[in-house]
Amino acid sequence: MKRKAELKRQQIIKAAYQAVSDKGYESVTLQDIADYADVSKGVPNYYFQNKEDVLAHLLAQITDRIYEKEKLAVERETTSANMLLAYLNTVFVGPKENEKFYRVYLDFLAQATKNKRYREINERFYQNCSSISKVILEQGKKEGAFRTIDNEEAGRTIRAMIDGYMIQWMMTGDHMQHSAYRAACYRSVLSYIQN
Amino acid sequence: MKRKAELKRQQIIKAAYQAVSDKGYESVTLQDIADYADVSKGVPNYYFQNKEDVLAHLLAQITDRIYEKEKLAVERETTSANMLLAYLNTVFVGPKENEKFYRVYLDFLAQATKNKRYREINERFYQNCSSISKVILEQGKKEGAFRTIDNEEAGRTIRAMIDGYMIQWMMTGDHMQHSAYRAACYRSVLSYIQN
Amino acid sequence: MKRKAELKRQQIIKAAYQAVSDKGYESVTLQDIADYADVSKGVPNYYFQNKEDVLAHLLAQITDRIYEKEKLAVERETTSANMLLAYLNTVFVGPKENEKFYRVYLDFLAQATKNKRYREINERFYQNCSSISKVILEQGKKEGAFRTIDNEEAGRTIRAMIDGYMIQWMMTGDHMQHSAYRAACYRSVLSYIQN
Amino acid sequence: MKRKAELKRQQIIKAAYQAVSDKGYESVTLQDIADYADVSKGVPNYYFQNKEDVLAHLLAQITDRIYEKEKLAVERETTSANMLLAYLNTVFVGPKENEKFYRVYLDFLAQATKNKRYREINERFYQNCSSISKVILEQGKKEGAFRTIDNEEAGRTIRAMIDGYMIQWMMTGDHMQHSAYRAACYRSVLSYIQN
DNA sequence: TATGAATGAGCCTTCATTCAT
DNA sequence: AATGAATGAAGGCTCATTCAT
Repeated sequence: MKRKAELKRQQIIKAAYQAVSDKGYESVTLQDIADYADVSKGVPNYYFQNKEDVLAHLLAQITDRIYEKEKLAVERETTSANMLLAYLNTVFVGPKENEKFYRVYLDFLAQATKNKRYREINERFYQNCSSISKVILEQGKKEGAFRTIDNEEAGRTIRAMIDGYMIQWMMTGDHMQHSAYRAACYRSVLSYIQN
Repeated sequence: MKRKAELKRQQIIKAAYQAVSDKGYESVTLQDIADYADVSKGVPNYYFQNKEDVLAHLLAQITDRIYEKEKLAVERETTSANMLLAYLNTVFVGPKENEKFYRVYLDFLAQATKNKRYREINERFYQNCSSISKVILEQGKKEGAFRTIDNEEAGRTIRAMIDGYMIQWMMTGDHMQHSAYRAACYRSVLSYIQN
Repeated sequence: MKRKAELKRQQIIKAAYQAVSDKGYESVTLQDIADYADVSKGVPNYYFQNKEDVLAHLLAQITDRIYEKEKLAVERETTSANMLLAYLNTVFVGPKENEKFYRVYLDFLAQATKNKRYREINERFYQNCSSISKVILEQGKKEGAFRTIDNEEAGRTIRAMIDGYMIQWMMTGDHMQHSAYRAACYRSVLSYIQN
Repeated sequence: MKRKAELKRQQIIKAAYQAVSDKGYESVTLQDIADYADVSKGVPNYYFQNKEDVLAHLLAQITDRIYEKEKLAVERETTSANMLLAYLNTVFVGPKENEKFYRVYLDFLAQATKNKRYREINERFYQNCSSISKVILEQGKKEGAFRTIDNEEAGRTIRAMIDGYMIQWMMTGDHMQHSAYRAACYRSVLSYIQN
């Protein structure tokens, strides 16, 4: 049955997520992934072409899931202020989740400089993030809360602030400072887009 | 003689820079580094404790050098506007240099999430970047060109924008767009710090 | 029902023949064989003890079939000259078939040096070939066309010439030269057995 | 020093010869070869590009050495009869050596059907064997001992007889019959080339 | 000071075989 | 009777590190 195979693939990707987060993109072995998934060594190779294939699916999945969550969170709000808050609260969801994701995401960004497939997956993520920003910005302009601004460029700037702040937070290695970085990022975005 | 040894270490670090930029942090081998340095295989191990030691010295050196250049460029200017321009022009020095540096730097950031030594080296880099931002911001406030703003936080925000924009540029894989990203980053920083 | 099982075994052996010819004795996998037979992966293991068992049956079958054909061809003729011609024309049946067979047969000969079962199967093939030669030689002697000669030894010599020439033809890798090698082999055999 | 490296390569090739003879071309592992050479696992890969490279050098070496020996043996004789005897005595040097060589050689012939590099090495061997036959045949014709015959074709026929007989002897698996097969091969060649 | 031969751990991958369904 | 998921052993290869020279 197809369904069962899909479940297995999910199980392996989930295990790979944890494994890469713990050990790093290049350090992680297929044995690690198999161990985390509680399956035997050959299984990841049975469900995926090779190691890179596992990891590419992992990248695609986590970026997609993050986008879905962010989109949902923003759609629930009506005012631009709440939308932005919801967006950043979803991005900065919590120290544990953020650490896990950004450990993996940073690894992928580093790899992406030499790997076209990863760049393409990331490109889609960027597009999705941009579409979220656009919704917020349009609403803000409609309300007169935000200054006139190019959606494209503002989307990039917001993305830059988020990634930049998140990296800086990661480099502190301190979970306690998570909320402070979230707040600072929020203030900075607001300063940037407000009139 | 100490001097000669130091020269050799420099030679190896320089070779490592090129090697890591070409092959990536995890893919690079000591053999690669030795080849780029035109020395025999045992030399890197002779002058450094091990592979990681070579790479840590590399990270420390390139971040230091970048800071020196940026500092110098900003010090040459007198107005906040020119200072900021000089800063960003030095950061976005050119597609070739930026690609080389950010390939390596991204690799290090990815590693740093699991390597304290790298985090510490990066922390010093952050401090240095912050000190540059501070000089510019103070001057801008003195001129009344910038709004009242927390230096610490603004420094982080500027750093975030720089890294964030640079990563996005890297992901395009397109050297031609370098100046467009530099300009966008400049506009964004300005929007953020101006009143 | 027994009959159905036998058909399935035939199907698998036939597929194995093509598979081994294409991929080589050691490179071929049970998955390959299953694919060529258009059955699922477990089937070869279901109808045969293991991989070697499949291949041993394959060797037995192809050598038997070749013998049958050669025997039939020779029996159709009445003069020793025609018999020999018929024999060699059947052996050198054509570049495509010969390549397919000798690829597999050479693999088996190579294996046979370490595998008794294969040696035994080949021994039977040798006996059969010898019996064909014997028929031709006896007829030739009766006609006074061939010199007095030990059937046993002449049979071996003819077999040696056939295999030897076929190997040399295989090593040319050139289908076009097939008929030249057949002619040369024929001339050589004739020179050897004629007075 | 270059000399030492060459000795090491010889040591590995020699070990590979024994290993392939014992285990077979495809079954043999680099670990086997390392073990036979009494070196560590990585050494064969240090001195050769990969496994195939080791084996190709092995094939080239053993065929070259055999040719040298045969050539030398034939050159020592003056009459065509003695030359032929010397040739075949050198070819059928003894059961132990012949078994070792033909186990490996048969493996290579089997591989050669799919491997161009092996075919080329074997082609050179064929050329060399042909040149030996030519010397003998010319001498025989000069003496009037052999019939008029095409050197090229006769060379192929002799090679075919040698390989064919040797294979048949190998298939007996019986060292005792070695001299009988040698004698039979000699008689057959003689019958073929004599008037 | 420098070399590069040698080591051996560890990785990815393949694949025969088993077995629950 | 047949499937194909799962296992795990084994192989080729890479490479950091060591060490005799």
